[in-house]
Amino acid sequence: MRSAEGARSSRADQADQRRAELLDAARRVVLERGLASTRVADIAKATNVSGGLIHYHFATKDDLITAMLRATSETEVKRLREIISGPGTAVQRLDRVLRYYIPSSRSDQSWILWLDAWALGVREPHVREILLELEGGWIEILAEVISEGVDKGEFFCDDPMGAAERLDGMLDGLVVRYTLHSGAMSRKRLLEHARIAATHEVGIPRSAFPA
Amino acid sequence: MRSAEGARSSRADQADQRRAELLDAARRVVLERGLASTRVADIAKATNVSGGLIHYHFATKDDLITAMLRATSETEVKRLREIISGPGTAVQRLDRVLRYYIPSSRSDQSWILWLDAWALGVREPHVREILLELEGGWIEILAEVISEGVDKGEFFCDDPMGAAERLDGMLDGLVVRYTLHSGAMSRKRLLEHARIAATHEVGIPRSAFPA
DNA sequence: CTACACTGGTTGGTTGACCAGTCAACCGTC
DNA sequence: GACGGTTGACTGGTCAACCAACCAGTGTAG
Repeated sequence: MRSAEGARSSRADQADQRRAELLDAARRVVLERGLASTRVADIAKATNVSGGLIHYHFATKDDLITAMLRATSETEVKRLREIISGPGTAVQRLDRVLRYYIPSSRSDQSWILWLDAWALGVREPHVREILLELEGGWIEILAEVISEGVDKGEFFCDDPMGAAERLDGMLDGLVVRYTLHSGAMSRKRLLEHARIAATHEVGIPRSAFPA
Repeated sequence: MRSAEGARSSRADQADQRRAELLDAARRVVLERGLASTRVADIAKATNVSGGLIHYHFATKDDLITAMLRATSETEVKRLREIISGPGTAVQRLDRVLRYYIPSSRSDQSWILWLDAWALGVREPHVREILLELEGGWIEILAEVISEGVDKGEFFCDDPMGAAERLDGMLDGLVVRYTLHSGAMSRKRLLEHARIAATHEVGIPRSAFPA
């Protein structure tokens, strides 16, 4: 094995760390410059590392971008799971999920990444697969929360999966609008839309949600 | 003016026609290859025309792409207006609008253009403006149809604009999902989602829509 | 504990492909 | 013969990917 397990930094650890560092830098650079105009050199620069090193850890630029998208997607779904695993009624849980969709502020541009990824996914099956998993994760979690509410007698809904698909779709669409034309819709209005649609879907009055 | 008005083809007409032809070719090529990997030369080739001619009619590639998006968007909204101007009840009109959102078949890839445009719009204010107008057009028309239904006593809705925004958002989101992962949702299910959400929004039973 | 070979990570310069936009010359029509 | 439309070769620049060389640790044998 290895001399003194644990906190020691082996070569493999170093490589993993660098890999993670590159993925992180890639995400930052892509968010800032857009996928189309992100160069390998930009990511290298953002990591204070040579261009060649990128190709040492990732065979091609595509590999790097794909790995970055996959890592981001997985983190996203994991965080979402944590969020619904907390305490509270089904309404509270649902509200937390809705809030997690929505960018936390004007400066939160994280959705830009997925706009780029959607366009890329049209041509790249690998990317499309990642997007399918991400979207599937969202929908699954929404459906779980709704089903739970139905079981507890809080919600009324005879097709939680369908309701989840509609809610997920609406949130995607509205967030695109919010991200692209922030002047056309305030964050407050976006959240209100989400809550209204949710009340329609789970058969409860709007007042069941917090103001 | 011009010698012999009407069907005669003057130089100006010829230029306009070529311009339109180039815009059309640009749309076809972008749909096929994606915005990111569309070269000016590709559009030239698709029109059987030299590369230089493109730059005679459009100063830059950006000009060409922007003009193409604007033309496509305007045509889209115009067609939508025609569609709701026809005869029928408010439910029928609303159903026609919902159907117009949805790609007519698996091979109808027209939405790909807007996925590309969303990604581009993040960085390009000109493009963003076009998208805002397009989306605004859709929402406005939905709101009109809903308001009309309310006036006639067919619908019940105290915020037609809000309902229109939610419906538009949901359709955008679901169509993205349908376009990207056609395996994950059939066209039939997509239309059913649209109708269910619509019934929620305008306060009518699902049976008011055709099967 | 030391000398040495080896491996993995890293560098920075290079290469070959690609592409938007320019330009000088050409053609047809009024 | 002037002008609008058109050509296609050319340029300047950009970028992904490759590569030769370098260096810091690690394991091994004396």
